[in-house]
Amino acid sequence: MNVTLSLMPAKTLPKITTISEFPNNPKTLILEQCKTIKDINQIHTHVIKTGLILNPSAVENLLESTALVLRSMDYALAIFNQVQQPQPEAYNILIRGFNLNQNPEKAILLFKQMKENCIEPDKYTFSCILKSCSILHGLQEGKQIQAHTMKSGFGSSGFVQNTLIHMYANCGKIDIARRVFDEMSEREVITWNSMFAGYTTSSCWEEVIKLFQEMLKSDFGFDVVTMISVLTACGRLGNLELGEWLSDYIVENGLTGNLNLITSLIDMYAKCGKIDVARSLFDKLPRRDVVAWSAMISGYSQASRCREALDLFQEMQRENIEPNEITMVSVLSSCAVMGAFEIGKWCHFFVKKKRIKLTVTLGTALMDFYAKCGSVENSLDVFKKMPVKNVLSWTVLIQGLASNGEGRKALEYFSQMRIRNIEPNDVTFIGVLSACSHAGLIDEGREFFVSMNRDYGIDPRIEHYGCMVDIFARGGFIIEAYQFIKNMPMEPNAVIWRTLLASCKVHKNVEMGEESLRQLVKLEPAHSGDYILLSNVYASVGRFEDATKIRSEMRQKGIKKTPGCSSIEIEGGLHEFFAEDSAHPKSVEIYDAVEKMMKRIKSAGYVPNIAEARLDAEEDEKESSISHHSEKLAIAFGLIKTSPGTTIRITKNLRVCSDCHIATKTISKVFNREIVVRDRNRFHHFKDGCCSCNDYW
DNA sequence: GATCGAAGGA
Repeated sequence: MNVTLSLMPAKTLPKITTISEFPNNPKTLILEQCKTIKDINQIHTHVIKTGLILNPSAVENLLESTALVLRSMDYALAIFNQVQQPQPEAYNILIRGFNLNQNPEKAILLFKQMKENCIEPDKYTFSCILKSCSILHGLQEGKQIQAHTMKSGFGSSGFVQNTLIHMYANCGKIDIARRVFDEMSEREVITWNSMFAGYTTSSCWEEVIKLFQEMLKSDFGFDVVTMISVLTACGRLGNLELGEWLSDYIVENGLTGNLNLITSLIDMYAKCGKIDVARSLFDKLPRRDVVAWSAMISGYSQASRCREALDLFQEMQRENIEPNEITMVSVLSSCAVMGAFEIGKWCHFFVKKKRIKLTVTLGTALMDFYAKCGSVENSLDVFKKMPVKNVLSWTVLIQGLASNGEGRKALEYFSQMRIRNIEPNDVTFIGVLSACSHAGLIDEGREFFVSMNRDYGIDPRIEHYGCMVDIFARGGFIIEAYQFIKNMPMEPNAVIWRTLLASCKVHKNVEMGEESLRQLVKLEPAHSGDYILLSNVYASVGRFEDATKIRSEMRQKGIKKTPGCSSIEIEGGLHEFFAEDSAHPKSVEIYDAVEKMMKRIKSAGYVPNIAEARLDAEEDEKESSISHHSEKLAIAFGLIKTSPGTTIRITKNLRVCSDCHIATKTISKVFNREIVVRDRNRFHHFKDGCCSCNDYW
């Protein structure tokens, strides 16, 4: 047979001149040259015309190109259906193709069809079909296949057992996976790697390390895949020692050219707190894919170096690397922490524009971002649009509603969550309890606290006790809160006492305030905020002398206020200010803008009640001469007391609104709509007072 | 042909 391939376009298949070459080296030729269905179609026509359709190897190569390279399962099935007696190899290719195309159900159907047609599966078939079960999380199906492998005599095949480990681990049965591993008489590196992968999917990081040590002891050589698994575990556990050992191994063995390996190394260093080492590795990479960028960005984000995370994201875009949903999760999480509302909104727009898949994780990150920036409506909107939601999404929603002053609505969603059979976890209850606290629902709070253990088997942690103290104290039941602390099964920490102390100011309870500070001094003697809080308790009942005394006591003890860092976002630009920092290029501009705004607000006939704020401001000016403008502005507004980590967001609308005839509306509405103040991780909305912290202005 | 990398909430 010596037929010229006249149907082949010369540019796609330049090397093929005669069909006689085709069966000899079909794989490389077809796999490498076929770029489109049209190419396949041409070869397919020839295979039929020339009778090669009867040649199993030619058909298999054609199927491989169609199902595995071009991933066109419809076309692959069409070819397959023309074959009169398909061999197991042909079935295997189709099964693999269905797995690759995330269609394991069809793979299983094909396997059944194979049995009906009395075609005996081989070890590869079992391996492929176990993978289908693994993707489907079909434990029962997997077990049936395992029984089948035993009967067919393939039970001891390495291929089968490796996938079996993977299948059991993916179905959450890590113990059975380990049993398969332990019972294997001969292990290969892949076997060990399958077990590492199993532990990785189950987040059993310690087990990865233990198994790796076993591997080293048994003098078994490891490979790049092993190192990637172990490095991931080192990152999760903060095991820098082993991580560095592997790092040295990689350098000594000249493996630094492997991008995947170095990406794991970057991730490990970042998670172990060596973010700058991670960065220098990242900078040295000759080529960076989206995973490498994402690893570095998430490294900064998790190290709370959010500014650098956002800067790197910008750089990534300049390099024209397309971010994926995972990149966006880290970027949005950084925006949430920084309160970078405009940047985060842009990210949301970007996600929609690029049709980046709204996964549960991405959706939840978006929700969290909106909630933390005070835009709970947008957070809810994202939640409603999410195709898949999990306990984390519901928790973020409840938490977001609660911290934005919508406690009752948060509890309604908690009921919804229960109706839909989503099992709440310990963190969900923190949201639920803080919702009760914000809504002033003391009895409900008490009931939820009991219920979390009684009905859900969740032991309350110190954070849950803290929420209860907050519920009692905020509701004005200071004594009950104190009794509750005294009856706690664990030692109260500073946060608990601080919660009580903060409420003492609102409810003007000097005695409990003093007791709280006594306890606080034992736990954290140098925490400046606690002294300020007690001083405010005194001031709240008019004992200004005592207030001053506390502050001078603080000075005598040499306790300094933490330098404040604030940020202002104006039209998408984020400006950070530290105490004593007057050098920010935008500071004068911002100050001027807000001055003007103040004038307009005043000329609209509104005089803010800033007496208390002014008192504090003068105190602070004397004590630590805080000079950064953002905090001054906040003080001027009477919105907040100076405290580190404050974000004041001045949106574009605020300026517009002072110009756009909104002056007829009450100024509190303008404030409510336009100004949101974030103090650390708590959001403050100002209606008549702040619904988060009971502060009135 | 079986194994591997980055990810959200308090």
